[in-house]
Amino acid sequence: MSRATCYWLMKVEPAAYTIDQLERDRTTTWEGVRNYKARNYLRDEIKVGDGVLFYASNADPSGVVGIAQVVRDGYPDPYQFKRGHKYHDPKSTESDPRWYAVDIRLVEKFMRVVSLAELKATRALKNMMVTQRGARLSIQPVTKSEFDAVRQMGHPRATQ
DNA sequence: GCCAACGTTGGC
DNA sequence: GCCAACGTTGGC
Repeated sequence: MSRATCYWLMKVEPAAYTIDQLERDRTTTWEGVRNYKARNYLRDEIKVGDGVLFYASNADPSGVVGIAQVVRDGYPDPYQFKRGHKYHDPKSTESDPRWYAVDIRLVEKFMRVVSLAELKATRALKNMMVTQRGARLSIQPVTKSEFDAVRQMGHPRATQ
């Protein structure tokens, strides 16, 4: 039996990847995460079926732009072994990989950006990690109620 | 193991 | 572009 669905927020800068690209790709590998806390989530906690808030950081405005779903559990990030690649890590070995990735699939692109300012102004989201000062972690756990609230904010017409 | 220096993130 | 926050590195 699998555990209950968990929810996550994953950040990416538009210069690196966008939800429009995910729309075209349908599925993508969430690779290049080089932070140990985020790595632990990828390796140990993020599972197939989990919900993902796709967050565009360093954007105008920054915010959640859609929903994705995990379609492959954590596995060693292939780029850590690619010499010359910007994600190459010479200290990582195939037998003891340091970095992990998951695969995600687009579920829906929001009709509008749910901006960080809006998230911060929403009382129900006052404890959400991304609204806290200095929350730089690129993968963050999200509660179901936070996930549902943000999803509704992205689809104002659909919930009328 | 401490901690200063340095690098990165990311909002503004 | 600035800079606060935070993570990592490396000398000791």
